[in-house]
Amino acid sequence: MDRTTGASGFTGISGHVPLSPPTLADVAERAGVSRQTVSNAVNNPDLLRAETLVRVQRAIDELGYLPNRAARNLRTRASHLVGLRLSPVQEGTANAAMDRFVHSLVWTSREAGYHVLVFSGEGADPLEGYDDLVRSTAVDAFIVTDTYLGNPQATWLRQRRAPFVAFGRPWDDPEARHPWVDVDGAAGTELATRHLLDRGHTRIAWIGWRKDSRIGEDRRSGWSRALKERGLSTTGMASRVEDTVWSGRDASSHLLDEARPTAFVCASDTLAMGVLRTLAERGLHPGRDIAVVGFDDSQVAQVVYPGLTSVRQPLEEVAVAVVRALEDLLGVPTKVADGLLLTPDLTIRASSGA
Amino acid sequence: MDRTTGASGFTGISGHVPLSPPTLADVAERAGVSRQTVSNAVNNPDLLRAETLVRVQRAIDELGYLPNRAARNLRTRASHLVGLRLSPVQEGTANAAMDRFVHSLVWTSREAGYHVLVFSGEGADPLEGYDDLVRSTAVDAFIVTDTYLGNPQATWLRQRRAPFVAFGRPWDDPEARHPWVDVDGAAGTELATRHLLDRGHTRIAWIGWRKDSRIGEDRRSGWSRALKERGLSTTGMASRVEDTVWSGRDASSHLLDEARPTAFVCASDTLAMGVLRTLAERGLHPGRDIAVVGFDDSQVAQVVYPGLTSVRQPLEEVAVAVVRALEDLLGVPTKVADGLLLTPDLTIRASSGA
DNA sequence: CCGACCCAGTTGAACGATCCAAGGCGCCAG
DNA sequence: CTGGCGCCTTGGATCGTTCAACTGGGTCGG
Repeated sequence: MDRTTGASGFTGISGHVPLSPPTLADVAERAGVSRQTVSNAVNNPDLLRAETLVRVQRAIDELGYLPNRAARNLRTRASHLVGLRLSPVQEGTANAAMDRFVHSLVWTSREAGYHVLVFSGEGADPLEGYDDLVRSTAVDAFIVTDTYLGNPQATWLRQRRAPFVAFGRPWDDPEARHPWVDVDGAAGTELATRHLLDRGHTRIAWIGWRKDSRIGEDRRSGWSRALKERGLSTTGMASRVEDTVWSGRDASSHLLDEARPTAFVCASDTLAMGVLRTLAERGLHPGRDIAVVGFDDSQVAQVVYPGLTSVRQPLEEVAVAVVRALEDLLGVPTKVADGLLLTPDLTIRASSGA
Repeated sequence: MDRTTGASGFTGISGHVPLSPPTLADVAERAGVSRQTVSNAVNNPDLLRAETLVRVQRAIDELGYLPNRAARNLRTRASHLVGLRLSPVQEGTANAAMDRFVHSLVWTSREAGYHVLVFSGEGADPLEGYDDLVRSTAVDAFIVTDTYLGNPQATWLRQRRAPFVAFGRPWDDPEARHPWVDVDGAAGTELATRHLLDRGHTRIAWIGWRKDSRIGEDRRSGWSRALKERGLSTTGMASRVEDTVWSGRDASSHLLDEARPTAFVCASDTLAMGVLRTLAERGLHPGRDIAVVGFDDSQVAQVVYPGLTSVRQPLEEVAVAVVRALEDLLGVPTKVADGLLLTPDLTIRASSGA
């Protein structure tokens, strides 16, 4: 043990900083015990006599010791890292969910002892990026966010035996056995529609996504359920378009002319912004003349005039549930539920009536 | 070499997936060479005869071998990970720069062989989070984004000898020796102001941040420089407030009453949204009656009616420069410039005149 | 009195890649 | 024949941690 560095303290207290951080052996030497005992002090404190534990702990504090990740990872065959693929930035949309989710996830993961490694799959192949990480054992598991539309990620990851938790239901595969967490979009739009019904609206239109979007159809079902519940018809009141401001503008413009709704429920804030644009062009005032509700409670909804009522996903709760599923997957098999569906709420602003 | 796993192929081609990925030794055996040769094939290909290289390469491909990160990290004392602290999500603002920057950074880093580890410093102490990562040698370097207002991160990291690159100038410390990349905010607002001057405006107001914000004052200087260049006065034309929509609303309302500007340049899109609110409340039309320019080209600017002209930071270029500085810092000391200042451009939309 | 068992530690061997030194072997030039 | 060079092998050490096996003493039941 003739390491020439590290024994002189690693914290900022002493005058100089040594080249390399202290190791288990340094701590052991200082505490007068063996390496293994120090290791136990860190990982299985109850194996030590109280007195010894104190002595080791003091040595740890004095040296500012923290286990070297690489060494620990090598031995335990785990990195305590979870991979999260960032979906491409959509310019010109109001998408804000990802941002909030990432923050919540990072925060929650840290509590559980995990760090988040982000990577991107911008290129053509959505699987690009996963491969390297799996094969080089860089992450312990993945968080997968886009499970809709027959997304191949889930299948691919299962084949590779790569553990993962999904934010999003396995729409296409009821046999799926992986853990997932999702938000009940239908409940959200139902909430929104009821809110408008309670305010006296009876002609409430829907602007959503293309029919092959499972999420879009789910959200749409909440709107139609709420209307039918009150014996109101939905025919001619729905439009399904791309998720852009201009699509929302055109769709709302058509609906206003044809179906004469007094309120709009939209599958996204982006589409709702399109509705607001139509209203502005026609000199109509959102909230007073026509009510509008969006989905996701994005920054746009928060700052736009006069404030956009929007369905807000409980992303903090999602993150907590995802991390819990992760711990279950990687640690002891407590085996909680396979899937968990959370309920969103509604942030009410002036666009649905002041 | 009696590993019972790994020799049967790791890719999804064969029927079953072995429990552990192939190692150097597996590849060596299959290619009929020694471990050392495989290692050389991966790290110093030019040491091998072309023919041998091909053989080893084929074995690598067939087994789907990738070096185990933990083992490599342990030996080379590097993780090929860079840490990025996410700044807290600001609800109710239009902040979008971080999001775009993260994406660009992740993308660029990957090209350079680095992955991005995100962590959060939500708590009271902005240094929280850094400490663990430094001491457990989890990351090779940091990307620091908030270097303004006497932020302690830079100083702290330097003391710990933790390599880092800053996105943002070391405003308070001209002696700083760390590499940094920044965007010339003043050039941006000058561009915006000139754009308005060219459109015939002469009474152009400024809404910015508190005086102790170095970034805010920098952006302000671009506005005043452009005005003075044309012999126009700035007195009574500026307001300095918090970065919220409501502050922007109040400030613009006051300025409209007192100074009668025909255009506004703002330090952020959030403030610009406040101006749009004032205009809406007064029945004024942005772009036709009063021109407005924001800063950051956020999603809000892109989707709001009738479209918000905004200064756009070249975050992709920033990311490229940051990663280059990183490589310089961690690899061979090519030693490019210490600091680099990039110029933003202006995304013109209807709010500054259709 | 003997074997089983617990306690509180210690010791040696992995984990998988990298790095280094020494050496083998075939081949060509001097 | 010798020396040198190109290309590869061999053996070993190393990074810092954790795991499995073991030690030496004490206690307990039969």
